Amino acid sequence: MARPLVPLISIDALVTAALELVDEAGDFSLPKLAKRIGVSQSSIYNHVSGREEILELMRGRIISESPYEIRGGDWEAALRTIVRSYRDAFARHPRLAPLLVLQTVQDHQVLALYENLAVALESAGFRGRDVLSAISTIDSFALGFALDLAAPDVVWAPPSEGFPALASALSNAGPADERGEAAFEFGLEILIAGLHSLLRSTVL
Amino acid sequence: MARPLVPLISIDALVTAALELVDEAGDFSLPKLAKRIGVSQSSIYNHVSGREEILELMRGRIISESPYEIRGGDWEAALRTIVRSYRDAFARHPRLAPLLVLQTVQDHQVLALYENLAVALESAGFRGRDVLSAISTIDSFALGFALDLAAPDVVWAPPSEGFPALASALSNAGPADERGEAAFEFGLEILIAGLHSLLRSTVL
DNA sequence: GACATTAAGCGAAAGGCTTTCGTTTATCGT
DNA sequence: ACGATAAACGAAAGCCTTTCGCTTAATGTC
Repeated sequence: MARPLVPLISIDALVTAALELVDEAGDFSLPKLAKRIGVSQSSIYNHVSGREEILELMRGRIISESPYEIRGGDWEAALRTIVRSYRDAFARHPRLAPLLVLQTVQDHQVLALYENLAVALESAGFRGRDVLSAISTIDSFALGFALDLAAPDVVWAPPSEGFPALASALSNAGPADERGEAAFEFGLEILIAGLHSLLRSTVL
Repeated sequence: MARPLVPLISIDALVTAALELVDEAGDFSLPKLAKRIGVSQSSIYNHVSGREEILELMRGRIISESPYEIRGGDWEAALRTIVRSYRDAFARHPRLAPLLVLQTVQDHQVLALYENLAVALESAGFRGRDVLSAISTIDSFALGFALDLAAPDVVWAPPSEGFPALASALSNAGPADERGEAAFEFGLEILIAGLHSLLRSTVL
């Protein structure tokens, strides 16, 4: 086929289809992506540089789909808002998270998110390299919880004997999504409380 | 070739070679693994079920290489010990972490680690579903920092303009490994302080 | 001791994947 | 008018994982 009158492929449609594949199957490949939008594999390379760029585009897409607004409020509220927004983005597409950990962040929206984090932490009173340490810590939390969303319902499946404390903890858990939600809120509280505590001990 | 007098392949050597490949190249494949131990690809399937099992074996190996001991001490010390040990395991093989996030944990050693975590948290005073929430939080934290070790030296590369707070934070950072170490210790303090704080507020 | 079964190597090949290349033809700019 | 660019295609190269059938040494059974 020659060049069509209107392009058959748009980057938007490409990303949408790729995201659908990831949501359904936990992964995507160019042959499957091409089949879904009714196009040949090789045509895709006329629009993006390759698989990696598609992944990065998906990162940008889901972050954009989860907008947040920081108005006024104190640093604590800002921090909660940012972390929740980040987590919500991955909650909508849980299986995307594992595919993104191998790649460097380049997306502008995500950088802006970290900028907002840095501002909030400075206004909280953190200085010097503590700002970056705090960002790294928050990042680890957020990424870890995003990955948790992609985990199977039963994350740890201990044999029936030999792990009593773990088994007991698991027996107290409700359904998987509820457990994940409770754990995230719990973790966020710990994070905030820990930051407060560190601020107190360094300021004094 | 027929069956040799002594097996050419041992699982130990297999895992060692695979780990070397991951350390060197950030990934491994069966052809490369076979070449390294001087054997054909297909022979490997006489010893393991496939790629996934090799990954799981590597997980077990690095955890075993980073033994820890919990004697006496309070829950706080136990928690520090466990998390440090986990992180040290991945610090020795940073590039393995991203390869493991897609897989469920089955390794016995790792399950034992979580069991110890559950015991420590119960002795701290956490009850019911809070135990699992705390485990998830600690898990997110540890996994996030393990992944951080595999990240490129410059994790965030903001353009020279538009992200002043982030740029300033980055300018205060020393060399990459030092930054990672500082951030981990910082995060561990936050985690511990946050847990203390939550204990206080629920017990009162 | 003879003999069937298992273990552990091999090569070949199937079927996936990403990416590159050459070809075709419509559109756009000069 | 016409050359350059854009956007499709098919074919193929070169990875990858896994399966299959073939060979032969070791092991266990009658």
